[in-house]
Amino acid sequence: MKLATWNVNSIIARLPLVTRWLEKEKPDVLCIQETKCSDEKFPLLELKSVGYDCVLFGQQSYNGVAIVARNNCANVVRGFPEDTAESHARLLAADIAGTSIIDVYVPNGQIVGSDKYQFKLGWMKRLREFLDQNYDPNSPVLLCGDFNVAPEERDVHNPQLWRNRILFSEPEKAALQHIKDWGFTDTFRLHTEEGGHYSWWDYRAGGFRRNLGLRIDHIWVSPPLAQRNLRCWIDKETRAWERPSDHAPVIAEFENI
DNA sequence: ATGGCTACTCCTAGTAGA
Repeated sequence: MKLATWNVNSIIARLPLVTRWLEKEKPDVLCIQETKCSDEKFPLLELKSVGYDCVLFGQQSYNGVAIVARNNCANVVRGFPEDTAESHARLLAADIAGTSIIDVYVPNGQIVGSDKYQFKLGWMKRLREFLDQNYDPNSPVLLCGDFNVAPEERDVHNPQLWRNRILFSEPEKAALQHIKDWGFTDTFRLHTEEGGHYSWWDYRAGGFRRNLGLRIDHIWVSPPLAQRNLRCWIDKETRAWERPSDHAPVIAEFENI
C-alpha cells in the first residue's frame, strides 16, 4: 500500500494539482487536510474521473479533511465523539484494507499563549484520549496529517529563530510526544536521520527557494505497520509546481497490505 | 522587527494560515 498525506490549502483552488499529482504518483490512499469546502461543493466527480472515491468531512472556508482512496472505506468516523455541530472538521478516520487510518488537521495555534494556542493543546490532548478509547497499538493503525508541530530541531530550518514560537514551542512538542507515546513510530525517521527535510515552506519571502521550512506533516504508525514500512519521503517537486499549496505531500509505502 | 503570500468571504478589507 502506498499512502500519502497532503495539506492542499483549498481542494477547489488546488484541484488541477491534486489530480495531476494523483495521476503521477498513483497512491492507494491520499489523506488531505484544509479542503476548505462544504461536502456538497467537494469536487467528487473530478477525483472519480482519475480513479478515486472520497470520504468527506468538510466545512465551509476553514479546516476540512477528506480521504481519497482507490479501495473501499469502512467504519468511517467524523470528528471526536463529543464534538458538536459547531466543532471544527479536523479528524476523519476509516478502515482501509484492514488498516485503521486516521487523518488529522491539528489546529495551528496562531500565537503561543493565545486562546487558539490553548485550543490546540486541548485538541491534541483529546486526540490522545480518542486513540486510547478507540484503538489498540497491537493492531495496524496509521495516524497522518498536518500535525502543525515540528518534533525536533532537525525538523526546523532555524531552531533558534523558532524556539518557543508557534509550531515549535515546548508545550506543543510535549503534546505531540504524548500522542506519539500511545505507540507510534514516525515512518519518515525510520529511513532518514538527517535534518533539512521539510514539508511546509512559507509562501512569503522566498521560503521554498531558500529551503526555509518545517517538517510538520507526518505519517505515524503502530508497531505492526512499522514492521511493514518500506519507505517514507516528502515529494518536494509538487511545491515547485504552478500555484502550489504551501505544504508538500508526504508518502509512505508498506508491504503486504 | 516587520512583512513578505495565498485563499477565503453575504468580497474589494479583514481573517486565517504557519
